[in-house]
Amino acid sequence: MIGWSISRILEANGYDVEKVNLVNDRGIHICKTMVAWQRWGQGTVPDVSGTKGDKLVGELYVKFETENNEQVNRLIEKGMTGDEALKNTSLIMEANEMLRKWEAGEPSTRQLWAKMNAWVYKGFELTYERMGVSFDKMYYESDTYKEGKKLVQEGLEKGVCYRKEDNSVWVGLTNEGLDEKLLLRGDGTSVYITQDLGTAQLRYDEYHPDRLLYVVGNEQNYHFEVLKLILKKLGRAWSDNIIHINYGMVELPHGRMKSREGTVVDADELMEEMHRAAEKMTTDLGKLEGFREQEAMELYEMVGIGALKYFILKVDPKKNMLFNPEESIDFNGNTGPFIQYTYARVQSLLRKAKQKDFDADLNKAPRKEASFKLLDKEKGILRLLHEFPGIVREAGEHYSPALMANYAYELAREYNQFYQEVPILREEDENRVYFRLGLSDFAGRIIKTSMSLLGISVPDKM
RNA sequence: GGCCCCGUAGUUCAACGGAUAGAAUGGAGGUUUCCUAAACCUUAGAUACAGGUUCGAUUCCUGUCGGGGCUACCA
Repeated sequence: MIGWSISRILEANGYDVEKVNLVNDRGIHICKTMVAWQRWGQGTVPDVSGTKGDKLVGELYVKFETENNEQVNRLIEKGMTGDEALKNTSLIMEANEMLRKWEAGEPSTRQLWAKMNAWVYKGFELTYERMGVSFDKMYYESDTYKEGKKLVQEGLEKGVCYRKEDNSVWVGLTNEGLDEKLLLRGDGTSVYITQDLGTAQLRYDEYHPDRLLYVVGNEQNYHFEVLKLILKKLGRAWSDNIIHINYGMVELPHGRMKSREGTVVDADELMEEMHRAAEKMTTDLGKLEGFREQEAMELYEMVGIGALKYFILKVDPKKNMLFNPEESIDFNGNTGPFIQYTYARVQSLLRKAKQKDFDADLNKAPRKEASFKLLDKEKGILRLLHEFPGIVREAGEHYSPALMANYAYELAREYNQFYQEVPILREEDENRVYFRLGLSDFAGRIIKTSMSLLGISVPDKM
């Protein structure tokens, strides 16, 4: 959602943005789920068990980690040190074996891998679609890791990398104040950074972009620092154009989210909950008059997802954020629905104006010579409208949806105050009525545009 | 141990080195025969601590305390 919004904002600033999704579809973590499926999941497939494919595989991952932890503990009891135990459980060895087979292209391993990945992608697709997020291109690291290995080879030839006795390959970064970093395991298989090096090279080759943006959590700050350094050492000047847009950890009231432990808030469940909360709110407030069932469903979705996105985007993403699924997402105050509501109010006002025979096309409204003093509230709105282009620019410079979100909120709040205090259609002076209608229309458009830069839709009625 | 990020009302967040530190939520009180009360108005409530730089510090520097992350032949 953050990446999507940033892409919208950059487009609004005139950039060509290619949205790519880097899918890490290979590696030890994938092998762990495959081992888990073979051991405990035989026969379960997404369609039959009724769970989405990505969720099913996620559960297998958790299963692997819990079982593996038990094995680790047993080994420690038998007198092994923690480090040894981590490497010597039968599960880990099995996963490692699986990874070797995968890299060797062993057919049955590849087959299982392809099958399980297809489940995951199907699940992801549904989730992205509901979030309103799409990509121009997908990079699969199962394709790009080979490019990474080539880069490592190049590094060895250039003397940037070195091989240790156990055949593993490393790059030394101590001169830059960092440690040495493993690039290839002793058995020749690649690790996360290896495939990321390859992906970066492929991205560059394909687009030759001015900037390569990565929207990735801040726990990977070190990873990207290393990535840039290695590319630089390999003589890739464009390494300087890699920008890691990091965002903070999401913490739950009882601790951090961890996919290994299954303590994550599932995006699908969350969206569903938001939808239901929006439905309840709408019903409780008795706002359903004149809605067909289909329209009502669309409204719940728009408001629910809007609340969720706004909640995430309104804060500076660099900070860690606390997320309490029960309480965090409100529909009142500084929220998405508040802004959506303001927009709906404006639209309602414009509909009423039309009914009262004010010209719907405000550009064609009768223009008389008129001069009148503006009220403070009117000036306030004008001032904010005037700031809009600058905010878009600033949000682009800082890659900050939060600036956009806060602006939209401020404008909505200012408008609501105006709406509450100042008569519009009840005003007697027709010139003033037209001015206020025009001001409302303009404010509505800017609110809609601002929200669209966050990837949030606004309803005509709510 | 080393490196990085963070610490602002009870809570969740704002504030390119600049005016009286803004909101929201929660608390207290109020507004609807009238354009949508998912709104509006009033009210109490905060810069972790100690130094330094500056005409001026929530912001920059140093230290202390507190929270988080990274430092894996995990991703």
